[in-house]
Amino acid sequence: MPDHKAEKETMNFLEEMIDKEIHSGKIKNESLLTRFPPEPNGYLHLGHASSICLNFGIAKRFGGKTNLRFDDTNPVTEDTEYVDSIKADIRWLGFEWANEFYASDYFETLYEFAIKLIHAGLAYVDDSTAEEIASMKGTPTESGKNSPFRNRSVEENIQLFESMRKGEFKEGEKTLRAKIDMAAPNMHLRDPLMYRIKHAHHHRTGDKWCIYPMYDFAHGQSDSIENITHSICTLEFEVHKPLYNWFIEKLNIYPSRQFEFARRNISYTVMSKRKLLQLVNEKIVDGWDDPRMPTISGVRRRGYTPESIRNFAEVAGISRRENVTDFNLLESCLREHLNKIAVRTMAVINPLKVVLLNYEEHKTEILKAENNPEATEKTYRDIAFSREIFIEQDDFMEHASEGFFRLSIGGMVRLKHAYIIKCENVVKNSDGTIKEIHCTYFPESKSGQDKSGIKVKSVIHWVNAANAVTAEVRLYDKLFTVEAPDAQNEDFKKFINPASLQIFSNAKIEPNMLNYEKDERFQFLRLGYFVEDKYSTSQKRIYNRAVTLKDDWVKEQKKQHK
RNA sequence: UGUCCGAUGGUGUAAAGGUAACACUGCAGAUUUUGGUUCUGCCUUUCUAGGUUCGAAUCCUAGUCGGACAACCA
Repeated sequence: MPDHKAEKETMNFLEEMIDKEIHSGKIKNESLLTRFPPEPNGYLHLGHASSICLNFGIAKRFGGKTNLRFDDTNPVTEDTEYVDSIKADIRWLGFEWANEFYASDYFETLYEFAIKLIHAGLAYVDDSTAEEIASMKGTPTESGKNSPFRNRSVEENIQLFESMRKGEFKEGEKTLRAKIDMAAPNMHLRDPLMYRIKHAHHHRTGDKWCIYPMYDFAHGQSDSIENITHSICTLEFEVHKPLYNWFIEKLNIYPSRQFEFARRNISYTVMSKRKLLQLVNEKIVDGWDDPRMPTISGVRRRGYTPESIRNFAEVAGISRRENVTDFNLLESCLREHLNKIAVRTMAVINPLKVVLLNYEEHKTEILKAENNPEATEKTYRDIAFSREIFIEQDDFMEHASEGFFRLSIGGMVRLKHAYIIKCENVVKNSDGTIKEIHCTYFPESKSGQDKSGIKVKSVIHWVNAANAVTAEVRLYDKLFTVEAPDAQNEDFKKFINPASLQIFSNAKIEPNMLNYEKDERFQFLRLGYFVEDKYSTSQKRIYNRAVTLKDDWVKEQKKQHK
């Protein structure tokens, strides 16, 4: 299917720059190569989705390619579980990489690069402890001090570095550092660490290595090895750029170039792997794919579509300024897509039994219901109608308040696809709660052939009692109660919304819904868009609400309560 | 009191020295057998001060405010 959004007319600042480079002949379309470089230590989130859309989008737009490269240089935190989830998420978003690489593929080359720098007198083995190195580093406003080991001979450095590789030292005992300038105003140039000792098992290289390169000594060189033309990363790496370029220059290897953009933040959520991991580990949510999580697997389980997320990335755009994008924009993108594709069905979350006093007992008639009024080709389904039905508790008030258009004693509403009914009286339990309501229906008001002449203010959804299927429905709200949980001075977990999940286990749904595939998107009429949860079974159906419908009545009520 | 980066409606982004616009949000209305969709209208914008120019959101200078950088993380 053609992606209409691909033909957008404006370019973001990176696309504009690349467009110029192509027009000036600086680079060729087919050599344009970007990369998406996740570290396999967590699940991808919506910020990564933006980056994925950016990197793959640029390559696609200009006829280039994109590599997937796992930045797996820290064996302590990384795992294949994450590798698998990351690949699944990228594919689900609709992208396919040209090559799948790992920074660990380059460990041998990187080691040779290090030897080369030692020979050039540009790297040395340091015996200082982590604390000593930190204290000699100085501060942003004070220059650092040279390490006492800075002037070891090339031979000694080579021999020591080889011993490091052989595992002759304990963790933390020695490091390899670049010899640059301890007085550099940019802290990253003050003899940055290139290698550290870690006697740890790596998810790919196993126990082959006990020294691992640092990000700065792995990332740029990996880009260079792959001939990446544009290495796009987030703003916090900007200060690393001089170092990125320094290694490439001193090693005299392919000059990949780094460009930065501002990470995507979204209101009412957090977008840091560390914090998301905390929510998972402390069981505040049901794993990385909890439908309230801003992870790709979370929004997928919630019912988001890849199209809606790609569109969100497109509409939100990119820039170099700090931002907090309105959560509404995300939901708006979802609604826009789901409105087009979702199958309309009727489901009642909080059932209230209605008995139609003047409807013949044991009679069932079959009504026709449109599956999607937005579809160009209309399709219909059959639904049963009889004397006893369920309506939503919220659609009934004994005495209507101002602005309440739904059912109340003596009032009338239309049942969608069916008849107009009038509420005659309420039957209560001994404790005063409502047991059921008694109504009458108007036989001549049948949907599509209404001759009753009655005008009602409202149409409500319902489910036929006799063949209704009981299901569980899960409604979600924002995970946090404040716009920027990150930006508060207190622990972000203090702002968790205690009502972010509501479970309704006695919902009634149309039996028709059992005929659809598991990833079908539904619109429960007037309630929102839903998808089956991963735990849903044929014995127990579970539906997640992806997003509500826009609801002016809810808005009105909120205003009245203020 | 170092280096670097940034500043356009409530939010996110456009406008390549020539009428500040688009989307989301909000508000008002029309249509509607979903209080949905659709449609119409409205609210609201270039951080400050100088300078260059016929003309500045855009270029220059200074200031203000915000962010990043002192992990053997990426």
